[in-house]
Amino acid sequence: MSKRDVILKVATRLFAAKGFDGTSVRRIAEEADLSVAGMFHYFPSKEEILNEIMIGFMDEGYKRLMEIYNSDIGPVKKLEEICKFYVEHYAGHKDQLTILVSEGKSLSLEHRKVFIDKQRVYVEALKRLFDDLAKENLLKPIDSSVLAFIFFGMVHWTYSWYNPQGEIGPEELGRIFGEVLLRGVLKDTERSK
Amino acid sequence: MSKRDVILKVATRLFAAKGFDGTSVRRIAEEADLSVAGMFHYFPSKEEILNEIMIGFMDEGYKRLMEIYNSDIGPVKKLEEICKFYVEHYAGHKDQLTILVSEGKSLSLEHRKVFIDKQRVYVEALKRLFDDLAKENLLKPIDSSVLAFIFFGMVHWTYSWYNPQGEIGPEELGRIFGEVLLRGVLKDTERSK
DNA sequence: CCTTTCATACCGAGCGATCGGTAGAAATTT
DNA sequence: AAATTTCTACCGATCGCTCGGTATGAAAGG
Repeated sequence: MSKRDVILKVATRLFAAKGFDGTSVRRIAEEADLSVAGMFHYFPSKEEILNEIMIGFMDEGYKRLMEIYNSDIGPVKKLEEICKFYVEHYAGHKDQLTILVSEGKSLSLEHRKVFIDKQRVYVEALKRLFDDLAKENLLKPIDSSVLAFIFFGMVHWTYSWYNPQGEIGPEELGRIFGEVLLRGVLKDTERSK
Repeated sequence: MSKRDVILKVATRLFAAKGFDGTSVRRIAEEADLSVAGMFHYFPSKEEILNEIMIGFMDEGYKRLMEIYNSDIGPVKKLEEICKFYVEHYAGHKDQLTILVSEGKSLSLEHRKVFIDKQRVYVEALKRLFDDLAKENLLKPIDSSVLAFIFFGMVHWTYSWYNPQGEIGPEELGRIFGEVLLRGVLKDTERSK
């Protein structure tokens, strides 16, 4: 593992635990076994470290999202697969998820522009999927943006409570999310009431 | 409005926009039209301001949650009412919601204990409601904790996207949340497939 | 009625610590 | 020898917070 990657790894852990503003460059350098100046040899600024963490993680997720979206399965199945993927992906990268959710405000103006645009593209992709469902006349008449945000709410919020080592494994949780989103919490016999 | 309340109001706006660590006491004092020392006349520390904002907001919400929970309506209706209340409540207090979601980590150890305990009580209340639904045999066999967190995910996440002045009003959004949570996004005719 | 007392509400100045970041050189690798 | 990596030493700025006060007005005593 390169020194650069060590810095990213350490910073990811610290940013998630204490926040960007609550983490000093001295602490990052210390835990990466470097002097402060040594650390700044690899990154031009503290903010650039944050940016690289966030952009890298988003791009990773988007790539897989598109793979699922472009695969040759029905839209309902796609949504189920996407639920599963995100729960598993985020469960395996809790620190990155925490940073993604909490530290957008710490990015510089330019980086934040890119960040927000990537978020927008994410939401667009989900909206498109819901629009596909609507085209096949499977969907209730609900605004697809709202549906996309409901999805992201459910999934992103796992950062605050979910323990993948607990009773409910990531795959199981992904299945539950898909089920609740598609068909709700009520039993079949009660749905139409 | 007392000077104390002005400080709380200013701090709420700043903490939500820049984060606790990203907001200086100088800035709070300046915007509250006070010297730094003058501000510390009303609060023993910066952290105490944050604590008061968070605790106050949580207690307010919990009070109303219990009113609905203890009211004399069926559990399905209760859940619908709770969805509506929270969306409206949070839509009217976006800064407080942002702080609640983002700044738990900035509390002192003692305050954080209380904060986490209040969160636990919130989740317990929602779990109880889902357990009530299960007792009436209305619910799919899904862990009630997971359902509570799905609810909070949907609702809390509004902090990141929802504009109450937009096309979809708070009451409408609350209704959508209730519908999706209870019955899912699929049309009735497609549910059992 | 007038004065003394006393608590509340503030403020200017500045404390020690820490912040993000850098200059310049030594050490190491190629 | 050249390039890369890493260091020590330090910068100016800002951090949260506190000190020793002052202004004001209400209560208490004469």
